[in-house]
Amino acid sequence: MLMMLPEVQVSDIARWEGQEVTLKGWLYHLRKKGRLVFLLVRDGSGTIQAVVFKKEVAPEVFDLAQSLSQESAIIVRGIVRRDERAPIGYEISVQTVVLVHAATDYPITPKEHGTGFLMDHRHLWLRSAKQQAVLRIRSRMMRACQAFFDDRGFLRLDTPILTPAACEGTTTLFETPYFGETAYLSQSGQLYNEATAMAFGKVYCFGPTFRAEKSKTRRHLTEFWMIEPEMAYADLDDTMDLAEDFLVYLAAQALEHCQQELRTLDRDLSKLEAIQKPFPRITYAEAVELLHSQGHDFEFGSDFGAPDENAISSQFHRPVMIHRWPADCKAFYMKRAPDEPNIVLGVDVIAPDGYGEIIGGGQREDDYGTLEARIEEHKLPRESFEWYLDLRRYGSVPHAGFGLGLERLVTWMAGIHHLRETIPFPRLMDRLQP
RNA sequence: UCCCCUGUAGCUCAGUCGGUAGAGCGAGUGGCUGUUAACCACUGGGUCGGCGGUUCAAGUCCGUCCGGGGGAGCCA
Repeated sequence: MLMMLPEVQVSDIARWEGQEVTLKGWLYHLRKKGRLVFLLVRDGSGTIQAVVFKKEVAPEVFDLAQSLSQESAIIVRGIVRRDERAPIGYEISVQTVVLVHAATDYPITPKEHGTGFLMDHRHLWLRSAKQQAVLRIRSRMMRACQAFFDDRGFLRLDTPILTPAACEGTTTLFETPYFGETAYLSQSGQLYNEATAMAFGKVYCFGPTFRAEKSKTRRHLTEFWMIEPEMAYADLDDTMDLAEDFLVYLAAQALEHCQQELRTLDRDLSKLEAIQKPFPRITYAEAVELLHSQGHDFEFGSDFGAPDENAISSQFHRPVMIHRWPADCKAFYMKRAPDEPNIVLGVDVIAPDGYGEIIGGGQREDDYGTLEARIEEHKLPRESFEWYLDLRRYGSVPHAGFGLGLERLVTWMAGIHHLRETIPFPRLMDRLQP
């Protein structure tokens, strides 16, 4: 008989007001009050309080309800009732409870826990309200990322994860044996994107990226997701325009679709509402001047560290675009400025409030001879880049693009402190488990 | 790789001057008809990270190894 009732989800419980329903889920929390038991039931779509009155149910049902342990799998049958006191506005008046599986000694209690403990129990931590909110935002942002580019005529063409050589030479790569050769896990899809862009015009890839750098900060994962658009017949300004539209769109999507989640996380919505065009665009030289004018000690020509980035971004309430960088601090494929040979047409987008670099990109070198010289300068294995040089042999055009780090985006949108919570199973320098 | 902090009950922590360990929460039992991290009472729960050293005596002091957290550099 139980199965004859409509099976409902907490997320659309309002539709079922006054009706008798079945809800399948897990016990998030339980509070007893004599002849009354409150079951907080989590079904993956949300959490609702189910109320069990002793006089309204069979004695064995009340005994069961009273003795349920945290995270036990249960099926609840009852009537959906509107209630002012409920956080989501509705409750279920329970008629029957079925125990599917009894959990014993669930390690994550409603009290405080340290990060190390929670990370060791990441597979269970995912069930907590805050983690659910963050990961729902992640899912929405992934969807929005794809929609944005799909709607603008970009073709999603994913690039390989197993690659024969370093894309950017400088960064450390993960190695893996490959039938007698060595393969490397991709640190960027960009070089391959340039090939598909020359074939399809506007493309993007979206997938995991690997960096074997020993970075131990709240902004680094060894495995993270990156979305990288690339456009043929485009320059630095086109890329900055695109990045700007993109971030404005993403913030709007978060505000439109993640209200509940952002509220769970106590996110200051005005911070997201402030992400509007135009973003300030300053050159590297202007950024250095800004640092100097604030009394910061900074040597022209080096890259900005986290404190420098924060000092710059704190001057603006919107993401700030820093463009035209010294060639020495950027990758070999960056296009040189026609007027200044030591400057490259790259751009970094720094998010406000210390969330740091969220986008990096720019225009690519499209001249065969110049690129060839750069490959030599950087002591890169020429053979591995022959195919890349081919793109400059056959119909080379100005082209540009960028990469956005998904986890950094979600950290920023959700307003949380550490990006390890924005991916279901984070891979960090010192953590491979679970 | 470097710098700082830390390791005591299932969890979060306290533990003074070196004298064999405590609290809150969780768990168990009982009570309570509106709780929101409920509350009240009782009960059980410890290789004080490992190894070595100093000492009559080490959670406490010293050495070393291991684990955890935070930060830097580099990057998205």
